[in-house]
Amino acid sequence: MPFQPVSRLEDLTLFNKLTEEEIRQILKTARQQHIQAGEFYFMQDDPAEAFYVLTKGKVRLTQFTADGQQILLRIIVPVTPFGAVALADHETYPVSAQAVEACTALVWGKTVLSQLLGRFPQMAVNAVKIMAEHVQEFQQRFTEIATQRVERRLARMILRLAHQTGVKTPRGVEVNLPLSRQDLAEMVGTTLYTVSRTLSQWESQGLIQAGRERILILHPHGLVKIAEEET
Amino acid sequence: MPFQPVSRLEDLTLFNKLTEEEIRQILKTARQQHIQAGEFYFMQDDPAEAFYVLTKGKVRLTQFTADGQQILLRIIVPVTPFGAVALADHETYPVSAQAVEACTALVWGKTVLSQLLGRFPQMAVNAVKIMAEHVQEFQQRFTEIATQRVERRLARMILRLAHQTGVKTPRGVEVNLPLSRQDLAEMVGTTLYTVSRTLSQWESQGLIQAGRERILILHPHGLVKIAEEET
DNA sequence: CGGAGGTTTGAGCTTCGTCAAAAGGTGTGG
DNA sequence: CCACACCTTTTGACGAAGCTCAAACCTCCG
Repeated sequence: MPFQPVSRLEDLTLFNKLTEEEIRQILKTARQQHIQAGEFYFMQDDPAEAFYVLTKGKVRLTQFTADGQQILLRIIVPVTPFGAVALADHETYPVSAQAVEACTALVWGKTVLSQLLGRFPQMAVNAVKIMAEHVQEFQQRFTEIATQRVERRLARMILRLAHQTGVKTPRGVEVNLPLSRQDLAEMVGTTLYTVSRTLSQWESQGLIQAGRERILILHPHGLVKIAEEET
Repeated sequence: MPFQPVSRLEDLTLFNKLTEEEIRQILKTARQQHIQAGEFYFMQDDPAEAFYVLTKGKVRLTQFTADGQQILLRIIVPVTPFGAVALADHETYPVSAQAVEACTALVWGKTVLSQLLGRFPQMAVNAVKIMAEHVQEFQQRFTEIATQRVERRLARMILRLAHQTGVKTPRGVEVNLPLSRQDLAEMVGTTLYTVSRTLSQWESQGLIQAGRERILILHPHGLVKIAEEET
């Protein structure tokens, strides 16, 4: 699955086929940037000046439409790169990156990046791979949203989030993110009302237990069935 | 706008900042591949073995869902690269590429590609840029489909197609593609019935003239208004 | 305790998908 | 050149999914 966060910096796709020593050199050129909950690493349509790797906290990537609607494209958790678009020249960020809690990220500015790419061409190849995964993910999500019902899309999203940030508890897997119904709605392209109704229904079926900004998956297999069942 | 086809090979993003001489060398390493209408350059989930640049004909990029539904992601016209995912290692094609008419494409196989990337690191940087544009396009289309009505999505798509392949005629701009209602439906994520109804409505308003696998835009401004109007 | 923000639920309605049937075009073989 | 088959398109009727709006409820926190 694309965008699986990794636990060690060295495992990032970006560092594929580089030696420990090379990676150390690259990491040395980064600076650290801390921001508070609610602040932005960058805003949509800003010129893409830097590439980030989140090492602590949680970041929301959102996109606004011309008519003011918003959708939540992704939640970034450590250790995951974001703002990879800065690896290409003269682009602007297609999304905004907002911290949902206090965050720390490694940052490489544009000029440093182009030096690094010159010195370690393998990094550019790795970047292509990262971007290729992004393309695949969004093509697939596009196809999903174009062809599938809300219930299934929601089930898939919750499973995806559980996979990404799920924490095992005695009673089931808890999605470890402060996600409101509104957030979930923006992720699957629906309204908070439909999300609420769907979760209530699942709760009455014993599949999950939903609370305020909290979801506990009691019966993952049931969700998988909804996510994949024919019809 | 991303994915604008270019008229000369040298203008491809892939060849940015390379000299004429370098480009000539790169082109020399390509082979040509002709295929007939209906045949495939590659199928979804095949290992990504080659990168293509279409020089003649038209190619459909489609994606199938697990439950057999299909969506049409893009129509490729000359001169446009496709299968860029092969520039990254060990990927599979996320889409199928089928010729809608007799086609010619330049082809670079995987091994040749990795040699080229080693010799011309700038190519990898350019590839990142291409992929970044793809990501942006699909993020945006994802947002569109998640937040907007069919009518607006259809208007946008037709304008996009007109921009890409439109031909001026005395009476208006003709979309120069053999696109059935079904094809259009698959591109915007709806059904052929809804497309037909919408086009009929536009025709009665004098915005377009629709025929069998043919659309003539009489009043582009009207479509733009539908594509962008608030509400 | 009170307020703010998150959540649930209901009622009504719009949009769009589904199914069916008929009409219009296009190409082929006699 | 006509007849026929086949495909695309149109249109209607119906129903379901999901959106909108409103109101009440819950939960957290100062």
